[in-house]
Amino acid sequence: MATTLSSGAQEPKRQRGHLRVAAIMEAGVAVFTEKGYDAATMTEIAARSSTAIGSLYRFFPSKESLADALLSRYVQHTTSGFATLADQAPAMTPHQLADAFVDFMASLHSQRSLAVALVDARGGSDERRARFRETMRGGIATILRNAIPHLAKAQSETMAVVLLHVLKAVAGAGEEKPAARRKLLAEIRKLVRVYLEAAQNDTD
Amino acid sequence: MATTLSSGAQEPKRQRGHLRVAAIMEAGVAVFTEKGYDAATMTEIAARSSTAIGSLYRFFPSKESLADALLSRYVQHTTSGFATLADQAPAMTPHQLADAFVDFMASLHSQRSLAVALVDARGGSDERRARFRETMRGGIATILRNAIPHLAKAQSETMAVVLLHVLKAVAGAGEEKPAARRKLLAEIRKLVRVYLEAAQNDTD
Amino acid sequence: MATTLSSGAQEPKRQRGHLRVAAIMEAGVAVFTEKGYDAATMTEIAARSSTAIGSLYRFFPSKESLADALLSRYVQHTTSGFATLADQAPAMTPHQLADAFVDFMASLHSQRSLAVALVDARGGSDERRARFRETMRGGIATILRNAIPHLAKAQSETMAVVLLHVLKAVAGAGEEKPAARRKLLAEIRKLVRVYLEAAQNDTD
Amino acid sequence: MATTLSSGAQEPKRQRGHLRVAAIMEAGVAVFTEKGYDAATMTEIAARSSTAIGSLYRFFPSKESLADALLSRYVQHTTSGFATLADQAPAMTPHQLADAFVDFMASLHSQRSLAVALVDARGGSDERRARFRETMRGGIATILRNAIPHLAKAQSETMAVVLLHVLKAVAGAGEEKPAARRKLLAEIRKLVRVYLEAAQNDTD
DNA sequence: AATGAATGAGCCTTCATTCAT
DNA sequence: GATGAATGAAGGCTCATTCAT
Repeated sequence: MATTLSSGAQEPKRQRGHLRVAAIMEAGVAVFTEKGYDAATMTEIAARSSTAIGSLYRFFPSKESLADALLSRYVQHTTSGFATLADQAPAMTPHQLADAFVDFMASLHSQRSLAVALVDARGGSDERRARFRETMRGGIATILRNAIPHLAKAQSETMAVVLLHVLKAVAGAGEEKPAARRKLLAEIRKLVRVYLEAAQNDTD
Repeated sequence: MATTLSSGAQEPKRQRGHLRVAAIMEAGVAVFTEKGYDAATMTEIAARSSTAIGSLYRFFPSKESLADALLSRYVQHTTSGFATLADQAPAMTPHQLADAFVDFMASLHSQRSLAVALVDARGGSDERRARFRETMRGGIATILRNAIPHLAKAQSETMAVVLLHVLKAVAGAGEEKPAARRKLLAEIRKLVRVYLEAAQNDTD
Repeated sequence: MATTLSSGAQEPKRQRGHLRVAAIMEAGVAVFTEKGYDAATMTEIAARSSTAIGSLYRFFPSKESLADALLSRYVQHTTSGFATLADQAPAMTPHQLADAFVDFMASLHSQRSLAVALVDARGGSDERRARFRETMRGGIATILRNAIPHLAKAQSETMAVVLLHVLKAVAGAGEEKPAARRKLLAEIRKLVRVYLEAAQNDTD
Repeated sequence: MATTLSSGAQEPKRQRGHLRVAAIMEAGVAVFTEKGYDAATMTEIAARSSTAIGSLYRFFPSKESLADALLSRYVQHTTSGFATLADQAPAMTPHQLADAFVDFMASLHSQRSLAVALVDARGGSDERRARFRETMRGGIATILRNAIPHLAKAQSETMAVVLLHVLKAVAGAGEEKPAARRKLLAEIRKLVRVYLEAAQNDTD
């Protein structure tokens, strides 16, 4: 299993280093999520992970490389989740699939907010943003075709774009108070459900 | 109430002041949209509006105050649009309402990107963000209740949250190529439609 | 007469600004000369010219741009000095020319040390270094051909390279104690003299 | 003086230590020459010699100490070369001596660039620079007195300063293209020759 | 009132050097 | 003794904001 460190970073070679890297990444998640990419400062990330600024830069040679690593980790989580969903999709009704989608996004939890901070906001390179989106869309489109066999490829891709957007709302739900949150999730479930059912009916 | 005498002397100045402010706001829209709140610089906004930096600060005493002004203007646009929709809603079918929603969001066009830059991204004060969202949600909830008479207030508010999120996708569609854009808009229309129809059926 | 500010710098537009620029340049000369390009810090240059660091960067948007401006000024001094020498050269004996060369270099005084710090040392872009040398060599070669009519162009250029190097020693003499300095200058005069006389005899 | 017993156990380690030191010094020469003293980093020198940074600091407790060691080695090379020249000088004509000087400097070749990086550029302590120069000047002065018997001590020292400077041009010639390089070296030979001949005539 | 020069906190990043393993 | 992680001062540079002219 490759490390999450990417481009140019020094891989830690000792136990201590791995712990440090983990602490930095967690602090990075927190700060980027709270402040957004631009407003986050490396100094604060270092402080929150009790790391000297120089040590932070040993493992992540730039602010962007830290963001990259964080995003990569998120992409891996998501990709493998999508792969699982794709396997189960053929046996699912649209209703079940809708729930599965929402449950999965809800499980990503705080990480979604991070992705928003790093991808949707300015500051990240356009290329990375584009690649990230393509990955997400592709994963969803595949799931859709597995669940709704007669769905045309083009149509599945358009739907994926829409669905991906809708599912982002699940992350947003995290900011609401528990009661409102629950209601909101139920409503999103419903939205996805009627959408998927309509799609299935169209293809029949 | 001022006499024509004194107002005559002041008019040119006021006139110029208004032009200045307008120029600054336009430049602000452009720069915030292109770069995002954090990366935008007051110096560039001043330059693009051919305004001395000192003059810019005379009218808008801080970067945040400029962003506030821009956001307020956007809120007013939207609010009045929502008011119109609310008037027409009672006579609309869910299908028509869905189209009306999407058309309206599409008409906001570039302004949406600005709102994203100023609200969704970090950098703006939390307070402002909250107020902004409340306004948007309230407007949509009212429209929904006008169109679907038996809708409970609580339910209309939950739906508004969901719907607002979905409609944001319309702004995102602006980044796609024309062909994909058209398909995407059609798909969003469909999503909103089935959602609204389901809501109406629930209340019957 | 164009300002000495180059690439990207904001030209001062007020009296105050010009004074500031002059103060910065003087401080730049001092610090670069004392420490060399790399070891010189913009902070120190700012402090020595009683300038806020931000103001320094207003006029010289990078460390390199300041070095460029300083070097340009030196090149202009030198170029015009060479032009004068070139005019007088036809009427001079090699002996007189040798003295004129040394006197001229001695008059450049401290500025020579600056050029060494900015050109001969690492840190400056290679391109700038190359252009600078070409200018100096060309000037000397022209003077030589004016003073020694029958000198072939190629030969004058080779001699210019050698002569330029020798004349740099005049700058180095500045570091010696006055007594040693005087002897050294006399010796360099002699060296240049015998070299130029030999060159003239060769062409006869 | 150690017994062969104990020294036998240590030998392999010493051997390895020597190799290490040699590797570090070679890397140091390369990096200092390429980048100059300031821009060279201990980390790169460690990497190029396949040495852990901690080990590098075991042998050379500071960047300056490494530079010192390198410079000392160069001084030794030069000193012994000068000693040889001093032995041969009594039997040489000024013409031959000029060639011998130039040939010797040319033989130092790349090492000269290192010396420039470490001595002429700022960054080295003034003390070291002064000592280095004194050594070089003393060596040349001795050679001159051996070759030109009646030369006064003071005069020989002044000439040594001049000559040392001129001979540095030989190192600079290394940067020219081969053809230009050859011409340049020939020209420097001529310069040194006429200078030495003039000196001899003066003393007669 | 308009202009633009001045200010300085703070950002990202580098690197010589030390120290725990 | 070797290794490489840790440290933190310092550097170049930006930009929101203020103030003198």
